[in-house]
Amino acid sequence: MSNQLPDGGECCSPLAREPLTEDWAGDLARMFKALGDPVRLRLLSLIASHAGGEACVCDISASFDLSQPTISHHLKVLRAAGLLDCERRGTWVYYWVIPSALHQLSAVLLTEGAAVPSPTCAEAPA
Amino acid sequence: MSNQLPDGGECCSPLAREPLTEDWAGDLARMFKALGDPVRLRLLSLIASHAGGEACVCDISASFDLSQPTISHHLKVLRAAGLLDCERRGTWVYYWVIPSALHQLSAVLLTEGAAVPSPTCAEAPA
DNA sequence: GGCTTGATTCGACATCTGTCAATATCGACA
DNA sequence: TGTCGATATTGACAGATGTCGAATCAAGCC
Repeated sequence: MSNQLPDGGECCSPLAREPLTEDWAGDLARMFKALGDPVRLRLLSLIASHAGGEACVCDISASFDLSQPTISHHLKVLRAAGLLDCERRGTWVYYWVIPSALHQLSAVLLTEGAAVPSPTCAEAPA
Repeated sequence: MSNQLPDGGECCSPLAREPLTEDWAGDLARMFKALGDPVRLRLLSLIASHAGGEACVCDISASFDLSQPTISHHLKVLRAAGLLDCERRGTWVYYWVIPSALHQLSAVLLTEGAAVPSPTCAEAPA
């Protein structure tokens, strides 16, 4: 599980700058795949938007029509992908997102090279 | 295929601002799932980084150890997800990325709410 | 210690996915 | 028109994935 960036300075090189290496593509794909499920996306969003940036399983599982083992499974997938972390506090287990991981994925998708016009969702460049 | 943003002003609301709706999560998940394969990520990257921002299948398929139908399948998945578009020009078919789609995904992942410490993917392992 | 509640793990199952070989389609060009 | 090269589609199949119920583990409480 090497969520680490490729050694050296090419941190967060966007997709469009140069072809991804196989290793780097594998790491990224593992993270994107974790995001490739509506339940997991909603889980991530619920946790990220929860007060304090963290939430316990009991808080979030109520928002889904799924069994608790299923929620637990999805949380595990997100955690294995390096997108979440968790900690047990007494009876409850709290989860929070790892911002640097999301940030890394976000940066990869910025296709600066590819003449992004400024279309529908023009996140005004900060 | 509604890759469109939800109607109204909530364009590109990041994950952390508020919980994703089911519909919105479904749309996003479809796109992220398409990115959740190393082959497809490399395809996308090869195309995006190719001269002119577009490439024909014959250009890119040589970079893979996969059969031609498999490459074609992955390209179809990326296209169905709204990440690529293509056009036939004589004998060859050219593909290019749709920057606004990548941009949209990138924006969603920006967890402004979640106290991202220091941008550049600094691993900053706590 | 024995319950109760919250969460994970296990085992099973149907479905989805990635891959290939074979075949079909589309354009160019003799 | 027929053939050829470039892509796409089809059909099949092994392996991965999402889901559940049952069992298990962890911590607090009687």
